[in-house]
Amino acid sequence: MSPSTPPAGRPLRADARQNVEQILDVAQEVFADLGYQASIAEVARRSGLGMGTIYRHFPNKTALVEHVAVKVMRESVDEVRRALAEQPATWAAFTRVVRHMVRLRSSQLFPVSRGRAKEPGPELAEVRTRLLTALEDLVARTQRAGALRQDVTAYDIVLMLNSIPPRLPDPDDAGPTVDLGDRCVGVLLDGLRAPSSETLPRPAPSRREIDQFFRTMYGL
Amino acid sequence: MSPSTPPAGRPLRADARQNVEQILDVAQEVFADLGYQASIAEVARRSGLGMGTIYRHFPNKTALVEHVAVKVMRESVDEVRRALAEQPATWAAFTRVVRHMVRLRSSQLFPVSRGRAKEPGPELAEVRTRLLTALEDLVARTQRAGALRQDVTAYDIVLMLNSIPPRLPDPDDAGPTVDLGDRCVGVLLDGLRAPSSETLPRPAPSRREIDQFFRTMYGL
Amino acid sequence: MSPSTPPAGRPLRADARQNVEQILDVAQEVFADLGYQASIAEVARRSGLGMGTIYRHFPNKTALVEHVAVKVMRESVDEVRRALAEQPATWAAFTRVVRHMVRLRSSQLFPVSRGRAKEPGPELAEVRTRLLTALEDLVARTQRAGALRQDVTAYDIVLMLNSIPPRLPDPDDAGPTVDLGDRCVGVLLDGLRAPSSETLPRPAPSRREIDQFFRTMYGL
Amino acid sequence: MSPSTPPAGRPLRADARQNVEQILDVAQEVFADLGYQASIAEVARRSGLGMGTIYRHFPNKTALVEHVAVKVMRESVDEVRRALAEQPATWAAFTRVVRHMVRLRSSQLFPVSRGRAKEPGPELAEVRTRLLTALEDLVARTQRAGALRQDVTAYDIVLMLNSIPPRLPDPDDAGPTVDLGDRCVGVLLDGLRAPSSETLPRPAPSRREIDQFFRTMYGL
DNA sequence: TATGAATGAGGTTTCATTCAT
DNA sequence: AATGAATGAAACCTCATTCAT
Repeated sequence: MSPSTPPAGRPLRADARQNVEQILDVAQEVFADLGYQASIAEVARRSGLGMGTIYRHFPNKTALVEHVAVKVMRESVDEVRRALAEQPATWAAFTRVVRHMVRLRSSQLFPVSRGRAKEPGPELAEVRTRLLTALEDLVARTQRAGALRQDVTAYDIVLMLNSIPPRLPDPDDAGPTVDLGDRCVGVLLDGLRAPSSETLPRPAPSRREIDQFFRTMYGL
Repeated sequence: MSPSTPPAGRPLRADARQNVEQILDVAQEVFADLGYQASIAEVARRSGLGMGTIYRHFPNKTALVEHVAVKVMRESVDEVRRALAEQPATWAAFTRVVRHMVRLRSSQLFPVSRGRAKEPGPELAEVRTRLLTALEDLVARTQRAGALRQDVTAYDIVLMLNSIPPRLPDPDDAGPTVDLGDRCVGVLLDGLRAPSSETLPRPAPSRREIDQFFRTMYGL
Repeated sequence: MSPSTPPAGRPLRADARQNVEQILDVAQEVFADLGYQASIAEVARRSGLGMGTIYRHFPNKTALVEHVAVKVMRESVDEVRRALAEQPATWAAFTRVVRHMVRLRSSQLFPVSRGRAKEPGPELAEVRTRLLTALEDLVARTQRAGALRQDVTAYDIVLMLNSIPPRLPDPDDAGPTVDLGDRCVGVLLDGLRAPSSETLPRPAPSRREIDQFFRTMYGL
Repeated sequence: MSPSTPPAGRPLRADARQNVEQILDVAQEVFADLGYQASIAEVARRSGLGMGTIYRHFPNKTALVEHVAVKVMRESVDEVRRALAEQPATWAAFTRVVRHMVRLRSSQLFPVSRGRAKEPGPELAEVRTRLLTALEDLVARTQRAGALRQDVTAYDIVLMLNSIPPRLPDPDDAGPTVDLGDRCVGVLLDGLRAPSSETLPRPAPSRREIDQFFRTMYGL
């Protein structure tokens, strides 16, 4: 009953696996363009597949959305991990990771929904945990190096990064897209850099609140 | 067909005007609770009015949404205007206005939609202009006072404020809500305070890009 | 959440109430003709109403089916009650009631479905109880009069009557229908008349088994 | 287009014939469990075969259903034939056959559908004829022996037997099933035994009406 | 030949909008 | 002028049937 199990049972036939990949890619694009309320039919149309094919691989729309989200988050996790492995614990390194994450999310914007959602499936909960853990590492060592203000946590960072406006489609519909988030990131980074002067109110968000945030803002 | 003409023609009767007010209030609350996809029927139910009454005053759902947006923005404009009139041009004054605006928007969060929207109606365009103008004043004089970094514009500020996570409904559904945005604001403010160290990329957003942002993020 | 509440809340407008009646009548006819798997669209078509109207009054198809079933059963209950009030406790009276009930059900045949159904709604459970109770009275007094074999219960009767083949639509589609059940009833009645010679196996069905029967045979 | 030709053309290879047998067995079980609306995919799953294999042997679902029906009826015919060959023309013999047929049908219950069906295929028509003929023999000789009431025909018997409630799946889903039909059969047999007292109305059903009955009740 | 992935028509359900009361 | 019932297009989802592997 878990809404997130397309690669269940035996391995898929080669062409079927390809279809799953394509469905996820197209769905990501469609949701980015039209939002979560885009119809499955639209995903089918753009991918050149029948709707039935999508439903064969994802039991319902929610599952598809979740899988797209998982996919996007996985890329972020990889990014942070890589940075942790390769970079020294400097401000520059922190900056680079943050910018990269934002760029990732920006161009792969996923659905914005609102409206009561169920508990997220286990896979989603898991990548989210992995992302938070990786960020905790990053935050901890950058703080240890004295470059990042002491009163923020990885949970704050996740929240802020997910609030950066995504890259917008060009009004003329085709052509390159407009990234209004870059400047926000700059300001945010300056705000995050030690030393700080504003005192941050209330305790840093809890995991429960992070989950609540995603559930409310993205329906995930 | 213009989607923004409820108080058109002659002035409304007293009770009719009251209805309009109430519809807007309830709609704001409903959209905040359930998001843009909340049904008109829900607005009717909560306001104790018939759906027909809502449609008498607003030609369609989009118009209703727009008017809620206008209402919320008007309150922001008033706030900024008041600050400009009463406060000296200090960092503290700037801070106070920003926090107030965020709190306004936070508790009156309006719909998040995505998906191609039409050109916004003239009223919406107009408050938006008024808000931007008021903020330009605020920004200019705070910068003149040397308290705000020089490389941001009112357009940047609007964008950043609209990217602060809104107050979330409590997971236990009733009771007080959770405000995760307060801490973000703190960081942002530190980032906005002069002197700055990050260099902001690309030119500040244009009015056209701001419109594009609202159209994409809120369908407005 | 109970799937059987169309007359909920305040009383309906006159025309709406009429529509509800008509929907039930038409649905009964449609299900009799085409079976439970008939589409709601078909009910809408035959009643000249939009599908939305049906869904306004019945939250889902199951609820509609249940209400048709309740309606049919109610008529049976009334019939038995009337007989109990007016008739003496003779074999002839018993016979008359049985024949009448069969004729009722025959011409108002309701859906035949199979397939796991949920617990029936409270209204359905209630008429069923009322029907069984009424039949218990009838059976008891006919047995006391020595006319009905002693080893059957009202539950046996319900089962048998509901197994009588319903009146069939004429193959030529229009014209009068064919009632193959009449003769079955004759034989059954002879079998029910005291004295008996076959010994009936196993205990009479329990209420639980009766419910199971309806759930399995009619999805109710 | 004839919907009943799986063993058409040359004789099947040994393994193919095995597949056909297995499909029929599984389908019978599935239809008994889930009703006619069970999906072909379910039959495929339970039989461990691909859906394509089923469609190779049966042109469509209707054909599969028909073949299951033919299979069940064939067993009934055999049963009656055996009884005719081995048993004397007594009431006890008649009783035994009837009970056996009911038990057969009960445990091998086939689909209950409703809804316009096409003319049954030739094979189905043929077993039905054979069953009716066999029953005619049985009825005739039991009547000649004076044990069975004179005013019923084999067609009546078929109808009555098919109106006995089938064995129901246990509500607790697994475990033994509940047979509510046994007691009905007892009553019916008493009703069929000579001498009778009820006068049966209308002429006994015609072959055409029997066919109509099956078409309507089982879609066959 | 057997498999199970793909298809798409059709069914259920929702909801913005219209309109009779 | 207000009400809320009716409408019907469009969304989600299922499954009989086809077809590439």
